[in-house]
Amino acid sequence: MGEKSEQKKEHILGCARKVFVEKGFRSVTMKDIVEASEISRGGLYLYFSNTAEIFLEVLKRETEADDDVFSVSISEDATATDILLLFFKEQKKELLRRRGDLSIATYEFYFARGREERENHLRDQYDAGVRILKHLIDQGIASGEFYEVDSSVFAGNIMLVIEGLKILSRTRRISEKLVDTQFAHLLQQLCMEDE
Amino acid sequence: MGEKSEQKKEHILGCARKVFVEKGFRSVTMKDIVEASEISRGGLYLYFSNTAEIFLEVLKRETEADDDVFSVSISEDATATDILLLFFKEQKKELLRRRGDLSIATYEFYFARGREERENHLRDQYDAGVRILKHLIDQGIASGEFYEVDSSVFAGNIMLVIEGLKILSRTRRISEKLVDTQFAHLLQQLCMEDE
Amino acid sequence: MGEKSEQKKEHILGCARKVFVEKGFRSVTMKDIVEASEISRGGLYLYFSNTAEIFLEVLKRETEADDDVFSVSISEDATATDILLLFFKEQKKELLRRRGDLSIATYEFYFARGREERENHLRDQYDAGVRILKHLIDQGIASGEFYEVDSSVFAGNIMLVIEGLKILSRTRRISEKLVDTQFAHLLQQLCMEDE
Amino acid sequence: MGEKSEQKKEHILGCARKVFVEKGFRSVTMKDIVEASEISRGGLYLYFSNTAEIFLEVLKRETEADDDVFSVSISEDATATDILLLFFKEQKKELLRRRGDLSIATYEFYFARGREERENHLRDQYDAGVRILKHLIDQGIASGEFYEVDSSVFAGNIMLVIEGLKILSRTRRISEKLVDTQFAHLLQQLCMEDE
DNA sequence: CATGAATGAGAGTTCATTCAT
DNA sequence: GATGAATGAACTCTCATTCAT
Repeated sequence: MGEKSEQKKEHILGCARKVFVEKGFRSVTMKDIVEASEISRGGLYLYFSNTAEIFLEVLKRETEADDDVFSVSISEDATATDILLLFFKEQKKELLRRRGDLSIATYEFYFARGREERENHLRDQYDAGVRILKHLIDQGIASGEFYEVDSSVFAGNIMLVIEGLKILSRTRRISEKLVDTQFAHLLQQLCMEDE
Repeated sequence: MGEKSEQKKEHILGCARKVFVEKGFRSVTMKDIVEASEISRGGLYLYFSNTAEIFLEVLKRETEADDDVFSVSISEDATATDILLLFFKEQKKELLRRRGDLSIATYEFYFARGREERENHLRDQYDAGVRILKHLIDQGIASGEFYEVDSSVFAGNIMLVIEGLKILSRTRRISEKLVDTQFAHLLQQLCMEDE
Repeated sequence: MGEKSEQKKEHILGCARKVFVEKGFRSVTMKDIVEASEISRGGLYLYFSNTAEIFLEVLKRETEADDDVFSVSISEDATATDILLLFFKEQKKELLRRRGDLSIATYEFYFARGREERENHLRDQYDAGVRILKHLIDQGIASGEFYEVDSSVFAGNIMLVIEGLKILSRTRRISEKLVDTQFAHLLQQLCMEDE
Repeated sequence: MGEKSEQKKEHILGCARKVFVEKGFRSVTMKDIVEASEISRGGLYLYFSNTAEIFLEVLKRETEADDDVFSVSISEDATATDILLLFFKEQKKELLRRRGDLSIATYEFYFARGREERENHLRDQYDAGVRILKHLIDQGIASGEFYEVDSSVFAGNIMLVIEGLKILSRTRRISEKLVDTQFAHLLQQLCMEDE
């Protein structure tokens, strides 16, 4: 039962995710999710009692998956510069993607809830990004690849630029060139020898 | 008549603004605005036919007011550095403000509409910011205050950081220190002699 | 004033007629007529207090105009057959006309009111038609053109067929051929020598 | 479930029919039907989404029932004249009925819709009447009961007279005598020996 | 556990009608 | 007389949520 239950829950979350990607958070109704998951109206309420609850679950799974992205496919002997370039490349791909992404829904969700919320994946994600970048920059400095910047501040700066680009990209069209230029700008301030 | 009509319209927009500040865009109903402006149900429809129309009008007035902010209270003999500092100070005030601001509503509005929208105040505001900053940086370089950076890229960079801070601040609490540190970081890259 | 007042009333009725032709009776609102006649909302109420009142006035003027149609352009020495043919020709034109006619509005009006109504233009028009046709048939019989039918019944029969065709034509498309065939059928029963 | 659902649907249609008989089509609101069927506001929308949809469904059931009328209670050895008389008797009953009939609603419905509508029960009913009458007249001619008229035209003629009487009866009061006289007139033209 | 019919609250919108100017 | 802004009633339609089966 617990087995089957769990399976059904996952099914609902999978379908709900599609709906959130499509419509953001605010305009999604329980009805939308019922229809998308082809489950009964009452059935859905057995597992979740509102869209916020569902969204948080979706987001949780999302974040778990995301963590991999960061660490994946980095060869043993990669330099800090290599990793940073890879990171920017990933980010660029994300930024230019037209669809299939939960960012708008996530923003809408946290706009709707207060800022005070204890659980805040948006914050967690940002903080995690800063932490990892700081570590990377420290490595780069240690290896002599990067200038001796304040790694904490610089990491924050990078994440803010990415955050800015993200909101821009969700709010209007942005050019690939803009992303390239800004990332190059960041690299230049950091790397002793730019690519 | 037109006089009085115009007055009433302004009254509605004023009340609607409060509602948008309070509740964002998506969850605001015509009824909310009717109640806030103490007007009759049908009365509102005499002036506006949906919340989007009202919001755009509110935003228009906002932007008009905003333009002043940039140009106001700059003394004749202010240096580029002075102006930049003033600009950061203004932005900081905005960023740390807890209430009374339309940014969440604006984001929600442009999330709800497509990215393709011709009229896009969010974009216009960003573009205007870049333009003005670029001009300022060029001046600073000419006067020898600033390093010879690519003014266009740097202006974009500043706006993106601000944009990033803005979304952070609307999405969780941010510390005054974060803003200070980041602005200092930007200044340091630009100004030959930091304060 | 009375002069000017009368003029304004006529103006309203003219505009209202167009609206009734366009939209029938039921769906016409005071607002429609206000807009069509470019008069003020309150102004309209000075002259009429609802659409039924307006429609009756429109209809009255219509009927007055219609009476002419019957008597118009009949030369002195026209035979009963000539006149009947002319009558059918007129009716055919009316029946096949696509637009510009009040019949639907009139039906809707009398559907909406009870059947008991004292004033009933639809009835008056039908009765007038019967009366005139009866007189014509009597003439035709007297002149030896027509068979000796019961003129009253036959006149009624003709008007009913026309009435039937009218409702058909307003309710679906009808072919010219149907009208021709039926009119020919009527003539054949009446005239000793068909055309 | 489907069972019960179907039952409820029938219940709604039954109540709706009463409303349409009472008020015609145009002035009937969803609310009227909600109240008549003592169902919840939202409940009605579970089954139908507007009055037109409901009306068409009512009409469909009506037409199905009507078909019987034509064919019912005709004994094996009935002559064409017998059947025609029976037909006229049925029609007369319909025409003189004061209440309980959908004709006004039906007219209003097809006035409101365009003439171009593919589905058109009014047309179908008329066409069916013509077809059946033509067949009957052919039989009568074959058996020597009727004159050798053009059965197609004559059938059309009968239906038009009935149509004319119908619209008259819905639009004002009509006398039983009028119906009798007109039907007698039709019979006289057709039957070699009138009753 | 699961279903989906049923409910009712509430948003949107349109108009007839009034009334101060 | 004339205007048109303002009101509020009435209707349409959609959903979250419940509950009998």
